[in-house]
Amino acid sequence: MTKSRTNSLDFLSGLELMIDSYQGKEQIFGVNLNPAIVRLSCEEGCVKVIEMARRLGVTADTVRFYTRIKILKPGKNKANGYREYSEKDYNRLRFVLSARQLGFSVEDIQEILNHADNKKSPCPTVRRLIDQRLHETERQLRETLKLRDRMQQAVLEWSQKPDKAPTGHMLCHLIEEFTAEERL
Amino acid sequence: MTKSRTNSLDFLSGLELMIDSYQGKEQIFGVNLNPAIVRLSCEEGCVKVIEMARRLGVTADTVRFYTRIKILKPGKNKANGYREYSEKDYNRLRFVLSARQLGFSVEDIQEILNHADNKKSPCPTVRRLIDQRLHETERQLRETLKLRDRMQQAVLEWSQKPDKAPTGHMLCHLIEEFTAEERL
DNA sequence: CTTGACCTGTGTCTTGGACACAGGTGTAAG
DNA sequence: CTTACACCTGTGTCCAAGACACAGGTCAAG
Ligand SMILES: [Zn+2]
Ligand SMILES: [Zn+2]
Ligand SMILES: [Zn+2]
Ligand SMILES: [Zn+2]
Repeated sequence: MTKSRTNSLDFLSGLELMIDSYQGKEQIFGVNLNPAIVRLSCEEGCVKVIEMARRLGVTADTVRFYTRIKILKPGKNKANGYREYSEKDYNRLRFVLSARQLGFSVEDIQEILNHADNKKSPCPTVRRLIDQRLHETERQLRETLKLRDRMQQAVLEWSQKPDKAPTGHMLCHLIEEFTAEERL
Repeated sequence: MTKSRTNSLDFLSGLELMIDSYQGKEQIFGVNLNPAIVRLSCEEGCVKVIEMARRLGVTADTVRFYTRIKILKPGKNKANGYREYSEKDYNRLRFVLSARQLGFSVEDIQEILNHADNKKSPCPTVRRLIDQRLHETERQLRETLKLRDRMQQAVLEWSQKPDKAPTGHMLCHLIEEFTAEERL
């Protein structure tokens, strides 16, 4: 039984360590991945969208999104039109999620995958892109930090001030007086 | 001359100190804001979109955007259909920009303005909203910080690693090995 | 047979504007 | 006067990375 399981789903072996958000594996194997059942609907060891999503801890919409933009190219069961995700799709999606965690944009990832699909090393592209994205992230970080400080300062100052009704040229004295101070 | 200028445009007096991105004021006054010319096209001291934008250091598109979503409600010159921005619109837009600088969303600002327009003090709303936004900004800051650290760590580790061609189950060893390590 | 869970593709929504486009207006120079 | 050019109008679309909705098809269990 274990043998026939790994027969049709051997691409899953060794992945457990890498997927910490994936729980209840045995149950899922028991319910959805019993080899007999899998064989019934699909012989090549492929899975449907929701199972693919669950294995990588994302939503089905995310899997559909990457399918829609053609990063994933699952087969199609001619009988019912259902998508069939293979080991290759699984590896691709896992890669995509890893890259997203490192701040690559989806477009970056498409570029990287283009290289890999042409058997060329994507590494130089990866190094170039992460350098760009790192600079952007640092700028973003500085901006967010400044914004937070401004907000904290405002909350602090406002704690000493009363509420006021709006006047002809002052819509909210809290906001406008704070901004006026800042400009000094 | 100075007198007649302040006659039709007195709402601008005292604003110079607050607009640091506004340059070449005298020229603009000379060219576009000569009282005689202003009187010719519009008697109430109102200005057109591009001038409004320039005074507050934003683009005309920004002014049009806030007009579109009805935060600004300029009049309309019946002769040519041009928008006419008044002192009130100027104050509103200045307020909006100040609030944006403090991290309020446009929707927040609409809510704040609703209070002010009904002569009610927007201050309680302002205090409540900035508290929310501050929490969000802090979360954002933590996330961005974590992302930056991850990216820096990746760049550091990758500097010791060679480029490699993709294999059957490894699209880019840099990204996938880094992510695998992270999970330990 | 029905129910409910799942699947499909497609379209729309999110933010805060930026940009494009088609057509009207105002003014200065040739 | 004409022409060029800068400005104006409203409207529609675009951005990122999915999330959500909808109409309709599929499948297994009770
Ligand atoms: Zn199949
Ligand atoms: Zn690589
Ligand atoms: Zn007017
Ligand atoms: Zn207030």
